[in-house]
Amino acid sequence: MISPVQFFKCLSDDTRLRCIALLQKEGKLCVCELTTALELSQPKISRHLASLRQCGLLQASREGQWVFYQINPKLPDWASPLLSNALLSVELTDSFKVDLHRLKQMENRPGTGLCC
Amino acid sequence: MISPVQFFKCLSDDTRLRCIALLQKEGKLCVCELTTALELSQPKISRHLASLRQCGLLQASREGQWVFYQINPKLPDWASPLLSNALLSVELTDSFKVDLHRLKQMENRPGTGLCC
DNA sequence: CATAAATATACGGATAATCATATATCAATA
DNA sequence: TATTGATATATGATTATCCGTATATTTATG
Repeated sequence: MISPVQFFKCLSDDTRLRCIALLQKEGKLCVCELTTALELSQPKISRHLASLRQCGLLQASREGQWVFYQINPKLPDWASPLLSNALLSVELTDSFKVDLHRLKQMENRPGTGLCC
Repeated sequence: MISPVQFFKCLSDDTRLRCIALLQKEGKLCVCELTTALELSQPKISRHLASLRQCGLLQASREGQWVFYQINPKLPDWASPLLSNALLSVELTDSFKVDLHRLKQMENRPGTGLCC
């Protein structure tokens, strides 16, 4: 089970925090959506998502060629309100607004019925 | 003004988190109280307190030979509820309980009327 | 089965964090 | 002013973190 320090370590990197905030806001996102939204390299995003999954903060599920990430629904009781409050703080930042905008603008997003 | 990432960086170290939790719980504590409570070296405690002060998370005030630290009362609006939730999570840990116990047991604490 | 798209991992290198130890600063007091 | 207690800082070494690049893996599809 994740400890408070480990939990805060997860939130203490810009890339990870932006991913977590988007996931908290949007529910489920695949790697390519996060890559587009944050305008960062795919390996960089993948690496951070992997570390967040190993900490137990995120959950991954493959759907065809895509891997979707979401906040782990079985977090300890103290963690969920912390994540909610963290989201509130990140939502105020410019970079979050830009990330969210780029996500909404993204074309050919998987899971939107455009594929298959 | 402190950013969310910077804020979480402050909480992402064991020593800093334990100091912050004690300060959040007790209000004002001097360096020697924290040193005793956490059973760590004085320079280590001082270094972490200095970094937390530079981030704007803590405030320092000298009273005679002692320097008392407390949570900065002028934190941004989003930060205070985050700190409260952080405290709730840390209070559950064994190390926090031990720290608090050692603090309560400490003799000759300054500011208790025993000195001067 | 060959290819392409999506994702994950491995490898070095660069930067940052942390620490123990020694020493400096500051305030009180003899 | 010399000393003591409390706190801060400097130094060098160690370790952890983060990154770009290259490559491997997995899945779908022609």
